[in-house]
Formats: sequence, C-alpha cells, structure tokens
Amino acid sequence: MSKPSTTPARTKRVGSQLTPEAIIEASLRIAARGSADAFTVRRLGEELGADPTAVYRHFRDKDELLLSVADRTLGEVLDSIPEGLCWQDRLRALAAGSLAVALKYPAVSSTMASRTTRRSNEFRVVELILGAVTEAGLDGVDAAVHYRMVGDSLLAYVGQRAAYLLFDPDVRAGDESSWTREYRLVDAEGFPHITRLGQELAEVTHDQIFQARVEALITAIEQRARAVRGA
Amino acid sequence: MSKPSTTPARTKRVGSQLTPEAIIEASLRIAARGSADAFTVRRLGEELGADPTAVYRHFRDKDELLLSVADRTLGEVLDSIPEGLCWQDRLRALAAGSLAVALKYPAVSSTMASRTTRRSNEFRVVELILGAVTEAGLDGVDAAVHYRMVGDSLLAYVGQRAAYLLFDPDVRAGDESSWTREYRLVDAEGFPHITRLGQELAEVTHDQIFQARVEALITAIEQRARAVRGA
DNA sequence: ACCTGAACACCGTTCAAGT
DNA sequence: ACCTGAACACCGTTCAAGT
Repeated sequence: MSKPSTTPARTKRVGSQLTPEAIIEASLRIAARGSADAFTVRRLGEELGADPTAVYRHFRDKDELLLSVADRTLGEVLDSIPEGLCWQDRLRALAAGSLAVALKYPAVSSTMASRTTRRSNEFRVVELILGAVTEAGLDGVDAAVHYRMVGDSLLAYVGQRAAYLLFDPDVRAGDESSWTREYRLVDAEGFPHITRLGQELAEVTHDQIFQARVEALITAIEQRARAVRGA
Repeated sequence: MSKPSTTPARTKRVGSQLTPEAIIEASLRIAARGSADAFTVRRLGEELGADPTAVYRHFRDKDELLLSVADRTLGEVLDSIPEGLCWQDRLRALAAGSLAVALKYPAVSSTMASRTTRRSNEFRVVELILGAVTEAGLDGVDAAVHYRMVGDSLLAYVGQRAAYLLFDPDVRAGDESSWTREYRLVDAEGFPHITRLGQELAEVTHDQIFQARVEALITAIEQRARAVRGA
C-alpha cells in the first residue's frame, strides 16, 4: 500500500487476498476454540484482519459458509477411518471419528445436527454408510431407512454433545450436578427406581452412553438383515 | 388506574398481575406458533401486555424460564401415555408423545435437546423409563446406562426434528430437495450405492426413520436383558 | 472486482426511576 | 414489591461509498 511492488499479483495490501479457502480455515480456527470464542461474523472478520462484512463477497450468508465449513470437518472424519475394516467396525470408527471432530469444532457440529451439507465429503460419508448396510445384507428401502437411521442418529448424538460443550459454565454445572443433587432428593415412595439407582445414575459416563447408542444402531441393522435373510 | 376500586387486591391495572404461571402459559402460546413467531423476551412482553423486562421479576433469566416451560411440556407428554401397557409399548408411547409435543412447541424442544429440567415432570419421565428397563430385566449399571441411552436419544431425536421445523423455509427447501437434486447428480463410478439407491433415499419418510430409531432402542434393551439372563 | 464502514433491525439483560 | 423504559453490549445483514 505504501511502496510499489514489482510483482503486481501479490501486493502488500494485507487482508485483501481473501478467498473462500482462507475464510473456511479462519472459521475452523475460531470453532476449534470452543466456548472460549463465539463463532460470529464479526469475530471472523477479526481473525481474517478484514472488515466483517467482507465475508459476504465470498459466501451468500453465514449459513452457506457454515455448510462449507461443516463439509470440511467431514473430511477430517473420513480421514480418521482406517481401511479394511468389517462393516460394523467401519460404523464404529465413523461414530468415534464424528464425535471426536464434533468435540473439536463444537460450534459447527451443534448447528449442523439437523442439516445436510449437500457437498462432496457428505457424499462420501453417505456412500460409506450405504456400503456398510449393504455389506450387512440390506437393500432397497431397508438400506435407505437404515442409512437414514444411522446418519440422523450420529448427527443428533454428536450435535447434542457439542451443544452441551458450548453452554455457559454455570448452566453446565447445574445440569451436570442434577444426578447428585435434585435426583437424590426425590421422594422414595413416588420414585422407587430413581431412589434405588441413584448411585449408578450419577456414575454413568458419556462414553458408556455413546457406546450403547452406537451398538444399538449396529444391532438393529444386524437384526433386520437376519429377518430379511430368513424371509 | 383511573378510578378507585373498592377491592384493593384486584385493581384495574391490567398487566400488573404477572405470575410465573401466566408467563409460562404465554411462553407456550408463543412456542406453539412455531416458526411464525420467534420465542423472544420482547415477544413474550407483547403477549403478556407488559414490558418485556418485567419477566425478570419472576425468572432469573431466559434459561430458567425455558426450563420451567419445558417441564410443563413434559407434563403433556406424560398425560398422553395410556395405563396398562407392556414396557415396550410404554416406551413407544413415550417416543410418540415426545415427538408430538416437540413438534407442537418446537422452540422449546430444539433448545432442550442437551438439557435437563431437573423439575418434577422430568422426574416422572425418568421413573417411567427406569421402570421400563427394570421390567425388561435390567438392573444396576445396565439399567442406568440403558435409561440414559433412551432418554438422551429421545431428546436428541425430537430436538433434531423440532430444530428442522424452525429453519427458514428456503433453508429447509434446500435441505429437503437434496435427495432429488445433488444426490441424483453424483458420479455413478465413485458413488455406486448412492446411485443405485437414489430413488429409495428420496422416498424415505421421517416417520419410517423415527420408527427405526425407536425400535433400535427397544431391541438393544431386549438384547442386553437376554445377555444378562443368559449369564 | 473487492473491501469498508455506517446503518438497520434485531437479540438478552441491567439498572435507575417510577408507582 | 413490582413494573417501566432507557440503555448496553451484542447479533446477522444491507448498501452506498470508496479503491
């Protein structure tokens, strides 16, 4: 800006070389900070060293940006899945990878729980799940319904965990302590099961629950495949 | 306000008889309008015929109000469950009722997907699910984990559907048409499963998916109970 | 062609002032 | 004791103006 450059393609004007790619990467950097930094257009402008509204030259709105960012995170999920696994382990790896990436970029995952990116990495995830249910022995409507069961469930699961991560610390503390506070004070006559299982309820871990949810999906596919084979 | 009243306990001053109950009911009325009316404090003030900030005399913040409102909607869910069902049908009725109420008050359900109300109706729902898994034959850690699997899954499911209902119509239209547009245009070489199942994927209904998800939960409980009984 | 910055129409919440 | 209303610190987005 102050002194002329001999290479006109790359001037000194910092912040003017905004690209969709650079915006997506800045978004990922902000999202990775979790609850420490809200994922807002203004924050994105700061991160890019540009005016916040400059983003609107490259994406129609925040939603379209989010879809692109989300599809990039799906790429990270795919990269985390090893080759040569049986279909059950492929789904387990997909679930574990989805959760890991969701907890890495909670702001992205929490807002994508009911969405489709309709972009290339999502196509690959869909193909992966369809391949798994096909290998399990499902086809046609069965394959489609069970794919949607797995896909929607995984999005909902990891979105739920991600959203939880973004709550105010005191909100989270209140929810977290409920099993050792409110639920320990219920009337034993009216709530015998809660009373009897109070200790176990307080000690259940997120990982135990997640694993139970994932195994339920796999079991459902196996069971449907067995029914179809039998008929 | 203009003329004196002989019953001092009930003056003409409309809007001054604000109670937690009245605020919760106004909240439910707004939430029931779905995407037509955002659930904001300002809108709540309008509905009550009072200044928006008057709500803060009765609830610490919007989150605490939301917890109370959500617990009221759980009451509606409980009222919809008939007596005398086997545990499987009790869980099916709970799932169906939760979905119906979530779609009736989407703004409440979508924000509660990762929360606990820690209030009386939630205790009753927890007791109901614990009763079901106990009747199925689970106890201790198994009962606790499978309760959480069911509870968290239901919250995530119905929250996902509710959130979808609140999106801008054009956002929803874009997501909805993806199976008949973007997914129909994928490369047949690279995505053979998507190509083969394109028709079926486009025709899957929300209800088919929801039913598959609910049955997966029931099957998982049955399977665990069988394993425990066998051991 | 792209970036800037004021501006608009919103949010939840606080607080001094009223009654 | 409760309600009011101005005000604060935020949002996403638009648009005329710059370069």
